[in-house]
Amino acid sequence: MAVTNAEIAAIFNRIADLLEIQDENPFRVRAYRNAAHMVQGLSRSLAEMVEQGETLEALPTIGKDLAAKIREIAATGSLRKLKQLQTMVSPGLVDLLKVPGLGPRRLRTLRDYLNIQNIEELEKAARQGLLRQLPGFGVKTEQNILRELSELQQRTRRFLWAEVEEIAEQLLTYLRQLPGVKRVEMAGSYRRRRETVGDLDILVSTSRNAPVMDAFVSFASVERVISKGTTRSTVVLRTGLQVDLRMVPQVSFGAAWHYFTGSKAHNIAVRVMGVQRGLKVNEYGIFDKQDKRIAGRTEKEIYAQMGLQWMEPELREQRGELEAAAQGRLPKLITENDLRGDLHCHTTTSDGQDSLEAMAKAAQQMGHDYLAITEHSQHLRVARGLSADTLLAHCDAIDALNEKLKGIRLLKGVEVDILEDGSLDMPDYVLQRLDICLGAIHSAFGLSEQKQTARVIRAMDNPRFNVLAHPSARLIDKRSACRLDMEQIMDAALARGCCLELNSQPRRLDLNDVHCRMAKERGLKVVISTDAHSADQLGYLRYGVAQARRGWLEKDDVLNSRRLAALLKALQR
DNA sequence: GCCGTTTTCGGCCCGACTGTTTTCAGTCG
Repeated sequence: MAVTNAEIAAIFNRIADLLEIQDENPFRVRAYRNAAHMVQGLSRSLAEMVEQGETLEALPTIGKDLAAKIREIAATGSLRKLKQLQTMVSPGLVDLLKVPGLGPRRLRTLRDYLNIQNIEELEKAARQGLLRQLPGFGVKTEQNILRELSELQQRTRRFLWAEVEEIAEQLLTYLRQLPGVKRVEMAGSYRRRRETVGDLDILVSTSRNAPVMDAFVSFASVERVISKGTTRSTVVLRTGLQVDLRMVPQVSFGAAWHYFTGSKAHNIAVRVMGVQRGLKVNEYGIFDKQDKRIAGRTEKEIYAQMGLQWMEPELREQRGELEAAAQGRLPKLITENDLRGDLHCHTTTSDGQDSLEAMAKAAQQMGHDYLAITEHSQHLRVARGLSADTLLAHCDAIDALNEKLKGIRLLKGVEVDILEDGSLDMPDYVLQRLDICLGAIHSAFGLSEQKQTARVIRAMDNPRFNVLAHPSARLIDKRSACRLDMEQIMDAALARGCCLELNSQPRRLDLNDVHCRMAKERGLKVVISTDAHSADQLGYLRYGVAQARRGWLEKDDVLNSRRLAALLKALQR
């Protein structure tokens, strides 16, 4: 089976961990991490590039050595270099890197003085008070390690973007009303709209010495203060979410906002561009040889110094956005306003919580031109899926309601189960009556890549099939993506006039950003839908739009940016 | 281990905070 890019990235990251523990040249370690990061964001399969004899060395961060390693992984599924390193470092030691406060130096001290090889041994030694005697350690470090160990699971957890949205807004409101505060903004992965965030980064600038830090650490939801300084403080909220706050002078706000928005890889690339121009770039601004600040008040100034257009935070992942900006070819990212309707939702007739009428009314209030009603099919018992007859009756109800509605059109649809053999869980004579047919995998998630891919393509062979809903079937942090050859599926969809959905449910966000980009590059249209199970959830569209933006999608890449007539035409295969 | 408008060798982003030191190393972002 073809090796995935994610597997290759995982191998490179593991090698970087092992090299780091061994006190290897830190730049060599970084080379592996850079390569892993690049591979993760690549919208083409490396295994396939190897198979077609393409030169991997043309990829950024990949030189002769790493190209050979990728070829070895593609051919054998593993890497001798990794196996060899694994014999030199005990596997438990790598886990210790996950303990906040423990880096490679302290790890080696632990191993060399106390022969500590894993988390259990570390905890035992800390309880016995052995760590405080080690060079560079003390009583406080020992206590910190013990506390981190007890909170390890919670602290390493990432949160869904949507889970932290409310507290992020509360923090902004709280900080903005403090006296002397000029400006407060979110930065970090939250601003870049990553599907999950590890912490919140907040920037504040004040007009005078306002006691913002004191106010911040006494915010109601704060459970513990990790650090508190004059320019930076870190707290942990009761939910386990870490929040960093930075104070920056207004003259540096743009530089700081850019810097703390990241991504890290994007920042490093920008700093390297600065170095090439003889400039120093940091969170306080851009400085020339005489250490004179020549930019920093706005992000636009920062990019302009590098000869670049300002770019949306969602693009800043070091996936070609700097090159695109240099050429003036940045995408004009889609916005929620570009969408004219929603093509996936449920009502009380299957497993939704609101009636047909309520859903229609809510969609109309959102300004939608159309809303597709797409109940489950009968194979999905837990969701009270509809039989052929019930769906036909439901169609009658939709037709009747459409007669009464003004300003919005309900589309008759279905979210039909793709059965294990690739057939659809609804007879063709029923599908024929519908405006739109979504197909989805809700069972047999564990098939081999070959079988799963064939299953989906066979489903798309049915000429009534329009949209592959939540294509990978993943649930973030709950269920991994099905093994699918996504490139093959996209090519098949394109050939058959089908689309792929970007499902906006916060735990799905499926397609992911890399897959959106992959679709765009092929000219395959994407549908951004909510899969709403209540009227409130129709608002989830904003999460899907954010993910689409991370995947560089523009208005024309998205099918439901079209008016009703054009949409209906496109649904005729 | 990568990379090149100063380079095929010698660089590789940079600052804040903590804790352990008594001027700085380690870690983090």
